[in-house]
Amino acid sequence: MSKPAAAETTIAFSPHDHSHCSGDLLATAQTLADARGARLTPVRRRVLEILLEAHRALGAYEVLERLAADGYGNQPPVAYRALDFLVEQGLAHRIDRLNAFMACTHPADAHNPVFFICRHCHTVAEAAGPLVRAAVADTASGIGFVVERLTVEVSGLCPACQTVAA
Amino acid sequence: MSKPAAAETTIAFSPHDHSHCSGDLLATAQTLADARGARLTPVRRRVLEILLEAHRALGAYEVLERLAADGYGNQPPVAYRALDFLVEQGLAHRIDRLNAFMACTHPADAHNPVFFICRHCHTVAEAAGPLVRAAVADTASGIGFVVERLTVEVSGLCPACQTVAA
DNA sequence: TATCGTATGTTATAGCATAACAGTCAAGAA
DNA sequence: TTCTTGACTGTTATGCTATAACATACGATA
Repeated sequence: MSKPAAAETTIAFSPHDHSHCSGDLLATAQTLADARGARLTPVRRRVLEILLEAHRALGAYEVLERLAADGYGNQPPVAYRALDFLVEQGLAHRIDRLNAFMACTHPADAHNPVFFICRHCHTVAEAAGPLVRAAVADTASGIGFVVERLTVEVSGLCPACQTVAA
Repeated sequence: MSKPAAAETTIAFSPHDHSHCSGDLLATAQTLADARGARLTPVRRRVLEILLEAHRALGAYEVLERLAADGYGNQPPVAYRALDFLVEQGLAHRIDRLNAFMACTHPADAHNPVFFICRHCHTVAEAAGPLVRAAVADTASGIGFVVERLTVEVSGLCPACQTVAA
């Protein structure tokens, strides 16, 4: 009854009901946080909303602007602390290539996702990529390296931008 | 007659004759640059030497300090321009996770290598990781994404540090 | 109510990166 | 030779990213 997994994990590159992104994921985030005894406070919740609304990767200072506009503190640590919390809880991800953050699109799953970054429209899609993790694990065990964190960031062109961009 | 590929690609985690790293790789770099009509000028060559000598990832400002000590310009663009050149030529890599740069250990090969970063000793090993690239290509083609660049950075513990570190 | 831990707010500063312009120099054209 | 051009290097100035350190607020609990 469900779509193929690949399509679900790359919802960002497909048309979809945007309001569901925010609403459902916010509710899921609250549930997850409660279950873990982590506190999804107003600032933290608002930062997650901001990321969900943006629907792309945002720099910490972009988040901060929006926070400040809502009456929260307007100094960098306010944004960074909330973002760090969300990343620790797996509710958001940091994209190293972009020095930016985005909401996680499937926070309930354990993951080290693969990010596909379109250089034309700047949309970032998150995919589960179990094959990639397995391949890394394989290479790592070959050299006796113990993997703790894994960053996989792919840049290129998303389907929609291939006809438009160079 | 040669060692297994895995061992060669992770020379950084094994004892080895350090002077060869610099000498051989500098010569290779010169050859490659000549063949491409790219100019390995004194500053650029010195930056590559600095990276080879450090044998770890260096921040641009660390490179700059050493350059300045040798009488080259001591403003950031001097270091960044040389580093950018080396990265473009495949003679060095940028490690996004660390905001740092390191010499490429096998510049003659085409690659989007996998980096293994030890959180304890900060050594960075570069591995070819063809399986990882294949897995990413597979995931990408499943969603119609055209891959242009690929960043794979793994952090954890290298063999030597597993007994020492937590 | 006193204390403690967690979270937020604020100040100040550190670290990373680049735009814009000026000067140098070698190679080829006039 | 002289001029022009293009690539490289040097310098100034600035902007973006991130965190240390300290102050304040507030709820939970002893």
